[in-house]
Amino acid sequence: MSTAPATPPVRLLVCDDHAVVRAGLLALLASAGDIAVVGEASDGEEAVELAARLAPQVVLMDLQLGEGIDGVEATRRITAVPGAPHVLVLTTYDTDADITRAIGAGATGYLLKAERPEELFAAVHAAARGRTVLSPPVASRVMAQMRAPVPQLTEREQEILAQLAQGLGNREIARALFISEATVKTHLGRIYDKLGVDTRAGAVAVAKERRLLR
Amino acid sequence: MSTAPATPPVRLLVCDDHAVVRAGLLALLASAGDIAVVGEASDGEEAVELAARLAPQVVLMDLQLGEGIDGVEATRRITAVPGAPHVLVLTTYDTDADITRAIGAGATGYLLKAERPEELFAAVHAAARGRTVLSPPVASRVMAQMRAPVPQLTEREQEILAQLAQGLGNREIARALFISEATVKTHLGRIYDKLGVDTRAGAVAVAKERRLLR
DNA sequence: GGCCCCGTCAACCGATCGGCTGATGCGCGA
DNA sequence: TCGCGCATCAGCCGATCGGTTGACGGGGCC
Repeated sequence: MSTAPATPPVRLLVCDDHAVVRAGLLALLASAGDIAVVGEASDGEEAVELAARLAPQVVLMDLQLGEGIDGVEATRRITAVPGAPHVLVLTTYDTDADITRAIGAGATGYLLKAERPEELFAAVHAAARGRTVLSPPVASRVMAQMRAPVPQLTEREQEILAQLAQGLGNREIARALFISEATVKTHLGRIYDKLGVDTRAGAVAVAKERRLLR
Repeated sequence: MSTAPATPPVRLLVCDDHAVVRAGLLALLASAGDIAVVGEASDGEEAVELAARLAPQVVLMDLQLGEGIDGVEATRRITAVPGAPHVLVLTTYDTDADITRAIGAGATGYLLKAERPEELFAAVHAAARGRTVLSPPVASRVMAQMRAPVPQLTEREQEILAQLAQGLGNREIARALFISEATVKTHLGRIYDKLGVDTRAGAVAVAKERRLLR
């Protein structure tokens, strides 16, 4: 229709483990015109490899990737190298744990799949310029996080919680982690405090809900 | 390119709560040519309403729909009326509970988002002719189900389990459901048997894992 | 050096859970 | 009508859990 665009299209790499969703994203992004999908990955390892080889400006990354490394780990590896592309997370969950982990791993933006497609287009361009983009619900959570830091579980507490979620008793947890039963109970008490529960079943429920495991 | 097609395109209604995914599906399905998306819904109620009003041949339905009724309930309502469209479930999970519930609600097919896009196209056409389509993993589970029926929780047991997942104690569960503590313990024992666990935390973990709640 | 967080452990106690046996009533289908 | 599955309840017991208090050592930070 018009003359050649003033700016070349954004070079984009798409990573999502669901083929249908991936194909949908490609078809959708193609309609944007000023975005060029230069590659697609179906798992974390492939994304890391292609990010290095194709040198896109932006990587659109899902956090849940089935087998292999997850999106957070992939993001960490991609952004580790100098001159790395910006990673724009596109996922369904706006959990505190996911958000903080993704940002901690070096993500430039965090968008929800519930967002309008136009927002996605805008976010890709913003990410290409290194700008941070957050979906409104995500932004809210980040702000809330700053005001009142969510009590975060320590590494050890997460390990205890993981065992707990297997349905193990205190004695079994103690044996599994090579500590005494007393220590397990101490940790559990602190976990109850942080999660705002007072039973092990409740702790497992909250953990699964907030996606604190794995 | 060629002459008019021998068969008119399949009239399709798409239901998914994530706008980006929905837009992606629309863009993807548009490329199929012989599929005409006549409407899109972002929640269950809207899907039921549009299914009745637009009279599509096939409804492409996600099971997880955020607020309001879920995909199973929407499927049940859509297929309840005579001359109803066929419902083709398109979701990410291949859990036994989800599959059986969806089929029980009247779904014609059950496809995974991990499937290749061509399979999706083929499945839509198959569904339009009333044929049953199942993703390979789903088909396997259905067959396994037939051979060795998974111990299914009774309605009451699910209620008990739901309370358990809130972290409630036996006494509280008893009060919440207006039964005696002894009854709660009896139910719990049977739940442990069916789920293959022997602790309440383990039961909650399995329940969340197999998506037996809500 | 002092402080604080983290992880470790001990001992105690009451409350709760898990497992068991056995029993009743109800509805449904053979 | 008989049998079966489901839901309900009782009582008992040992094992376990949850809460508490107190304590010790290491590592990071000022």
